[in-house]
Amino acid sequence: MVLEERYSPQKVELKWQKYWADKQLNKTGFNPSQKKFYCLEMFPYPSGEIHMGHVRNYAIGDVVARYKRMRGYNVLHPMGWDAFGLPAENAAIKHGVHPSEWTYKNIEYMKKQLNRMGLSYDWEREITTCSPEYYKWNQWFFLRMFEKGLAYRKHSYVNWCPSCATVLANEQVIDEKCWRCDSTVTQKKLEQWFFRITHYAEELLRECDELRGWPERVVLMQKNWIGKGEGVEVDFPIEGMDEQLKIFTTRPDTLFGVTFMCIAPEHPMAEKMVKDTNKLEAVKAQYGKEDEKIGLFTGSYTINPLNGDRVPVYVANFVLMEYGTGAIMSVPAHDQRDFEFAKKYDLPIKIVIVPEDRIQDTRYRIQDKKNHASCIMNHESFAPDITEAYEDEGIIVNSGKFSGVKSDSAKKEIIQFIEEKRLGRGTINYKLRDWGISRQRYWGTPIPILYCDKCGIVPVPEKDLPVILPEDVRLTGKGVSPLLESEAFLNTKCPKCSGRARRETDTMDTFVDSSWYFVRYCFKKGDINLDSELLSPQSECKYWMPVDQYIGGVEHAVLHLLYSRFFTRVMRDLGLISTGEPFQNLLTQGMVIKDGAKMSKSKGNVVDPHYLIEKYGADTSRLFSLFAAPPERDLEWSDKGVEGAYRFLHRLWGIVYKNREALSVMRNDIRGFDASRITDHASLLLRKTHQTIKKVTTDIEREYHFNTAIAGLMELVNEITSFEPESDEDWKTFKFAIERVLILLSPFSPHIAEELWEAIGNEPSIFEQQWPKWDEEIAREEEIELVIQINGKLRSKIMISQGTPDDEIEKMALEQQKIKEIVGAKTIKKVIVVKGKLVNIVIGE
RNA sequence: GCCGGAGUGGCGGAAUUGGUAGACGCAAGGGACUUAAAAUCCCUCGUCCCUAAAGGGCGUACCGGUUCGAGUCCGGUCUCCGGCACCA
Repeated sequence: MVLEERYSPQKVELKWQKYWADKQLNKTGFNPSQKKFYCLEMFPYPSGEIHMGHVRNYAIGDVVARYKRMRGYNVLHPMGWDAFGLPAENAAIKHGVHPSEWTYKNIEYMKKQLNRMGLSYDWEREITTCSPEYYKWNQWFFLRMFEKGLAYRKHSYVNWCPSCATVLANEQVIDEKCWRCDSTVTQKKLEQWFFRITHYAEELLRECDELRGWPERVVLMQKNWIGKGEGVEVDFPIEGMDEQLKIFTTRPDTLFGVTFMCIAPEHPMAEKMVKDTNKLEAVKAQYGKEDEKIGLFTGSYTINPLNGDRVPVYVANFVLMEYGTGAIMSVPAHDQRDFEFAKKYDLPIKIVIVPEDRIQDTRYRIQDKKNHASCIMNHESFAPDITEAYEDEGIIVNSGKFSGVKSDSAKKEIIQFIEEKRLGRGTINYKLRDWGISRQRYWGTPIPILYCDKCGIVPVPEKDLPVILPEDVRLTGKGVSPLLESEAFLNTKCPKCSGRARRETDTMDTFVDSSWYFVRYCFKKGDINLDSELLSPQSECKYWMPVDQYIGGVEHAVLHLLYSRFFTRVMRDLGLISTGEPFQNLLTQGMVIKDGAKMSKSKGNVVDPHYLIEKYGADTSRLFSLFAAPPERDLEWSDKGVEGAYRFLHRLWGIVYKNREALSVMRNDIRGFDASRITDHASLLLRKTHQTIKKVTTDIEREYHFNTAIAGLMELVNEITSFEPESDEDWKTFKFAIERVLILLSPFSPHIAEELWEAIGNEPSIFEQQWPKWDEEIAREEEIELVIQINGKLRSKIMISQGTPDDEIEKMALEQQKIKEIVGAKTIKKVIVVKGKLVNIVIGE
C-alpha cells in the first residue's frame, strides 16, 4: 500500500501480473443467463519472439476484452498457437533440432512475453494446433467432409517450388518466385486433396452483405475473390467432327464478332485436333506465362451457330482450363487480349459494337450485306484501322436481327435466343477455386487416408484417430515428402480387407488448423470429445459463438477469413453449430511502420518489444501503440512518441504520489456529495470529468477510436494537474476525478491503474469496478462560445448562456461593436443561426 | 489494366450529422529551477502582411461546382498506398 515516489514500471507490472494470475481474474465463467462477449485476436505463429505487430494486435484486443468485462459482459478472451508450419522444418534442417522441440520452446517463451504485456487471457483454453488432441479434429473434419463429397482428390496444376520440392500456396508465391528460396515457381500437375469450397461460392458471396460489422474493403476483397461472372455457354459445332466446342462468355452481345476460337492446352479437344504433339507440348510448357501470348492453329474450324461463320480454332497458352469451359470465343474487336492475339497471328477483326455517339460513322455500318464467311476466310478485316479493342457498351452492328439494339439489352435478347434455339444456356462461373490442402511437408496434420491395392482410397476409421505424426523422421529439405521415408508410418493394414495399404504422406495446409480454432476455444483445453461436446444441448459453443469481435491483420482478408467462413458453414451443415458466420465484427489493424516501411529484419528498422518493455514497461508500450493512430490505420513508430506516453504515466503517478495521504484517508462518498456547495473551480473539474467519461466511452464505442479516447484522458489529467483543492468538496471532486481517470485508463494501461487505485485507498481489483457512467446534466456546458460570422467568415466570438433563444442570439450578435462596424450601412440580407454554435450574417456589397 | 482507400502544420494525428481547421502528443524555439546537466515546470509554435496593442489576407494535393457556409457534398485532374490481375 505504500506508494513509491518514483514510478518504476517493472516492479508495478510484475506485482499485478502475479496478483491477477493468483486471483484467476481472467478465468472465463460460463453463465448462460449473462450476456456474453467473445473477443478474439488472431493467434500467432510461434516463430520465437513476438514482434510489434503482435504488441499492437493484442493491445487492441485486450482493451476490448477489459472494457467489455467492466461493462458487465461475460467475456471469452482466449489465446493459442498456430503451431504447424514450414519455419519449424527449416529450423530443423538448419539447426538439427526437432520441429516439435523448436515449436514448444518458442511457445513457452512467447507465452512469457504475452503475459509480460499484461494481457488478460484465459490460459485454460489455450490451443496448440500441433498437439494430437487438436489436430485429431482436423482429421475428423476431413473424414466428415470426405463422406459428404466435400473433400476429394483430383489432378490439377499447382505452384511447385523445384528447390523446396513442395507445393506452395498462392500467397507463398511472390512475383512468380518462392518466398523461401527465391527460385522460380513452376506449374506442376499433381494429384491433390481438395476441399470443395466452390460448393459454397454462392452462399459465401451472397452473405457477404450480412457482414455489416466487417470493414467494407475486406468484404469487397472477398466478393472480388469469389468473382461471380454471369454469362452464357454456347456450343460451337466442329467442322468434320461429331463434336461440339463448348465456350463460356460474359459478352453474348459480341457473339457475331467471333473471328476465331481458343482452347486451353489441357483441353481434351486439343489432343484430338492437333497432330503434332511436340508443338502442343511446347504450348503447354508456356501455359500461364503472362509475358507472351502463344497460339497454335489446330487445323480445325468451328461454325458460329448464330451466323454460320466458319472460324479457326487455336490452342492458346493464356486460356485457363480451370475457369469456364476451358474454351473461349475470340472477339478481337471487343476484347484486348483477343485483339493482341489477332494482331500477332494476323487474324481478322470484326466490329459488332459501336459507341453510341459514333453510330453515324459510315465505316461501321455497311458490313451486313457482305458475306461474313468469305471475309474471314480471305483475311479481309471489317475494321482494318483500329488500334485497340473497344470493350465498352454501345450499339450492336453487323449482328443480323440484333443490329441496332443497345448492347445491354442485346445481351439479354441473345441469351434468350440461344436458349430458345437450344444452342446453349445461361450460366454462372466463379473465380473461386477449390481449396487445395495437400502439402508435401512434414510439420502438419497427416491426412487420414489409406491407399489399398485392392480397395483403393480408404478413409482411416474414426476410432483410429488421431493419425499421429511420427517423430522419427529425417528432415533434409530435399527430395520427396519426409513422411515417405518413414517406413513405420507409411506401411499399414487396410481396415476393409486387412491387406497391405500405404498411408497418404501429404499433410494438410495449416490454414485448415485456423479455420475452426475459434470453435475449439469454446471448451476447456485438453483431450475432449469435440464431437459430443458440440452436439450436447448445453454446449458452451452455442453460448459463445459467433465471435463478437475478431481482430487481426488485413493480410488475411481473403484466405484465412474466407476459409473460416467456409468451415463454419460446413460445421453448420454437419449439425455441429447453429451459426454459419463465424465473426460478427472484424477489426483489421494496420501495420506497424518505421521510417516509412514495414518493420523487417532486412530493412533493419525493427523495434524489439522485449527491449521496449524492459525500458518503459508494458503500460507505456501499450499506451503508445494505442495512442499514435486509430487501430485500422498504419502506425508510424516513434521512439520520441513512446517517451511522451511514458511522461504522461509519470505525471499521473506524480499527482497521486503528491496527494497520496489526503486521497487515501478520504472516504469515497462521492455519490452523496452536495453539488450545490461545490466551488466554481471544482465544478469545472467535475464537469470536465463527466465530459471525459462520455468522450472515452463514446470513442471506444465508435469503432474503437482509442487514440482520441486517450487524448481525452490526457486533457483531463492536464486539468487535474492544475487543480489545487482547498475545501472538502474540492478534495472530493479531486478524488472523484482521479478515480475516474484510473478506471478509464485501466483497459489501456492496466498495471499502473491498478497500483494507483490501490494507493488511494481502494480495494483491488480495479477491474471488478463497473465502467463509469456520466451525468449529461453535469457534463453540459452552461456557457457556450458563439461564433459570429459575416458572409461565412469568422469575425467575432461571444459567450452566451446555454439555451438562449435564436432571436436573442441574433440580436446579441448584431449589437456587437465589431459587427456593427463591419456591417455599417450595408444591407443585411439574411441571418442564419445554428443552435449553440454560430451566427452567420449575410450582408450585401 | 480493373477494384478499393488515402492525401490536413516540421511529424503522428483531431475535427462524430456541411457550421470556430489544427484537439492530444511529438519535435523545435524561448524562459524558470540548477555550480552544471538530466528531469521537471512555464511561454511560443500553419503561413504571409501589418502593428505600440490590435487587426487582416491566404491556407486541408490541384482545378471547378453546389451552399449563407465545404477538410467534409458533387464533377474533373494529379500523387501515394493496398488488393486482384490473361477469369473470357
